[in-house]
Amino acid sequence: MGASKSDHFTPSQNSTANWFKALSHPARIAIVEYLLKVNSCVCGDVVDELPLAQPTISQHLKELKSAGIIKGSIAGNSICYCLNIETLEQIQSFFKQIIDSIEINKNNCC
Amino acid sequence: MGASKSDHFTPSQNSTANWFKALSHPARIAIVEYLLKVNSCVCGDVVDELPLAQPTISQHLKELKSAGIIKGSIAGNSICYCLNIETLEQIQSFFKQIIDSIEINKNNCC
DNA sequence: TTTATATATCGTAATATTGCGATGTAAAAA
DNA sequence: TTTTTACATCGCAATATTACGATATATAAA
Repeated sequence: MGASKSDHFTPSQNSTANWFKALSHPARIAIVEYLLKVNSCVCGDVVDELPLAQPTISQHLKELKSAGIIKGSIAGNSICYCLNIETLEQIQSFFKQIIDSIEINKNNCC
Repeated sequence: MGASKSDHFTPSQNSTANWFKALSHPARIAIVEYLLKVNSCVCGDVVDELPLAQPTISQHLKELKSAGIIKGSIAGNSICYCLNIETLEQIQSFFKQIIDSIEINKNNCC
């Protein structure tokens, strides 16, 4: 058969996995780090920063945006992208819950 | 052509992306959440918890393990799995750096 | 209006992931 | 030793992702 089967998991599990899917490609990590480095919204110059063609970058940006990792708004001729802190905080809180829960109950044997 | 091109990105970007690739499937999120719920090392009963066949689970566990998200140790006939807190803390710190950096410089326009 | 610039979308080839039956392996139980 | 139990690996089919040339779209500049 193959792939997906997302109906067998909870909506929460699916959407959590989607966050990570958006971050699972080095080009998209590079985009996130670039947005962080330039420390402001970026109008298109991501294409000059990465060794990928314009349609490919556009596709990666679209995936980051639809996962809520970045926001984009039209600025005249171009588009302004920046990190979406709300989502990043949600992801961080996912890890915080896990880590806190592990530390509270030190039952680990490995 | 398609896929990969990981040589065009830094080792750091690639290994960060690998963490998230390991977490990018709902079955693997379900495994992580199950390990958290049972709050101890688990000797194999993940198969009974998920709607997937044994070889599939075995594959998912392998991916989580090779990304360092979980640890596994041989316990006689079976294998003991538990979360790897070190890696989870590293991932959390990746987000902490991003969030702190955004909050320090509120140049965002979106 | 015409042309340039910026970005998105389409179509398609290459590649990677996913799922699982069948089978292998190795320790435990009988 | 034989059988059972627990898990891993192989091999393959189905599906998803990735990359990019070609092309569409839409605003800005000339």
